[in-house]
Amino acid sequence: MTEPTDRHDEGDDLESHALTKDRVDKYRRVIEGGGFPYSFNRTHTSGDLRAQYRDLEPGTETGDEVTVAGRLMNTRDMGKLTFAVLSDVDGTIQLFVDERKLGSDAFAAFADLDSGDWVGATGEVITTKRGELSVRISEFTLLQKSLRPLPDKWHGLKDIEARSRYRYLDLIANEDARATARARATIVAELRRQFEMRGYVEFDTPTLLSQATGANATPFETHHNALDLDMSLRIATELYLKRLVVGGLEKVYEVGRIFRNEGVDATHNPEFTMLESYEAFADYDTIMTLVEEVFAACAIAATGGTAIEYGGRPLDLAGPYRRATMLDLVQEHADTDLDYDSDRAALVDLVTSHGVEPQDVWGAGKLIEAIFDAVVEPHLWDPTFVTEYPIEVSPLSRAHRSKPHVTERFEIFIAGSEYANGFSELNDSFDQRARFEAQASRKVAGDDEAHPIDEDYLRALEYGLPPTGGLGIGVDRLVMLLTDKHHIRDVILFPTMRPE
RNA sequence: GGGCCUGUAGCUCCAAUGGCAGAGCAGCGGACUUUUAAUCCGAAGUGUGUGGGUUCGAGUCCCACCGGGCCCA
Repeated sequence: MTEPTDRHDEGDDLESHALTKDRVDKYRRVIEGGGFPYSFNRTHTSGDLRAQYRDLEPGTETGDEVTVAGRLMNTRDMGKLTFAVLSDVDGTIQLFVDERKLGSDAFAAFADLDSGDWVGATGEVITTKRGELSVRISEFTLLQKSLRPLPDKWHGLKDIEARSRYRYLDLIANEDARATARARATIVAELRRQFEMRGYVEFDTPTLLSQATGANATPFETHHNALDLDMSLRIATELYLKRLVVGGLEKVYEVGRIFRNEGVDATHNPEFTMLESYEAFADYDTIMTLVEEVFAACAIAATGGTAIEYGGRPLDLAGPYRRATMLDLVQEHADTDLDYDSDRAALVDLVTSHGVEPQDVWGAGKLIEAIFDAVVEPHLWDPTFVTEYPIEVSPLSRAHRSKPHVTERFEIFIAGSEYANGFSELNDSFDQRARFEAQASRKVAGDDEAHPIDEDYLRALEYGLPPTGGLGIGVDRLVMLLTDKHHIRDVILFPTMRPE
């Protein structure tokens, strides 16, 4: 993609390139003739027209005059009659450009337009002999020139790098790109609607922190000059939202941008969107039910139903979902009877036999989770709540009310990937301090992603966090699932990329 | 970090073993008053990601670099 770069860098290149020189000349003539309009009064979008004039017979003349506006996509010049496709926010509408209606001067001026130009036009709503809903125009206005040629009208823009880097072109050329962007907006709106109608209230928590907490991840580091303070971008909203519950706000959530300084691949972008929610007096069972309801509602909002396809395989998001403990799943899939009390050497052998190299600091909990990741996770196709995560890997989750070694924590897996994580929140400040200290000692032992001690959060807990059920939903992943996309770049309009 | 693949015209894609770099669409000129990726005729044009190397000759082989994709850790 060096060519577009060069032309971005050298402004006069547009005039030296055969494909853009004529467009620039036409642009200049408009400027010399008074310039382009600052606004335009449209009466109907293409969607308005399709809704209002549905099922007209071929050859209908409605007598109704409308004004439309959009980007000129494709023209079919028949001599004294031209058909043009105008693309607007709702879709497309055909312009019926008849020389007898428009006059020969204006007709010639219309022929001078280029694909990509923004055009406004007024005329009568008709249908053609073939029944195509059209506007037979009596006048038109060039609203702005497009100085560059559009991508191929049929093949569109395919290269995933070009589509991501020049997203505006992707949106112009590929209907699916627009549909996906809208689906994302629909899903996020539905998420908010679901939480709002349950009495949750959305609050903003800080992005810029002196210490990034709430998850095991590497943060982006930055510096505040005036305070001469090293700061991090947040890696979770968790501990701040729980401070709000301590403060008595009781049912809180945030759809927030999260930043993690990690690799980029099909399911990871350095900045992504997570919904976190916390509800006083709820436990993880309540939250699992909430997830079932919210996921089903999002599926219906995005696709019209809960039965979807992902990568060609059917999937149903109607609840209730299967619930199974991590240990049961590991024992089943790895065909073993090892558990949290088993000899460490036996667990290490099992982990190693599945191609994972255990670290010295890993205890039974981490080892069993490693087996789960390798052996169980890829096979969980239908929505499954995996419950009872080990204490060792869950420093913010409350210990299980009746079982040792594990917490009241779940993650939901669908189509082999994780979509949400929730638990009965750890609200005992003494226990939380002990968990933090255990994490700190892991850090000393070389685990870079171990959770740091957050003294201010402990102080908040010491004022009392009620029993609370919490949740985190990976919004980008959920959008991927519901739009049948398999690369996170397809659902993030402007993914993180190397500069050209 | 490792492995494999990949970068050719504005867009989508071809180019046997190394042998004059092509097509479709777009663009340009012309015909056509009911097209739907319109059709037909004509002319032209521009391109091998960057830098080296091997060779009489490199899109093709080698090295480095800059991007991108997939798989693995």
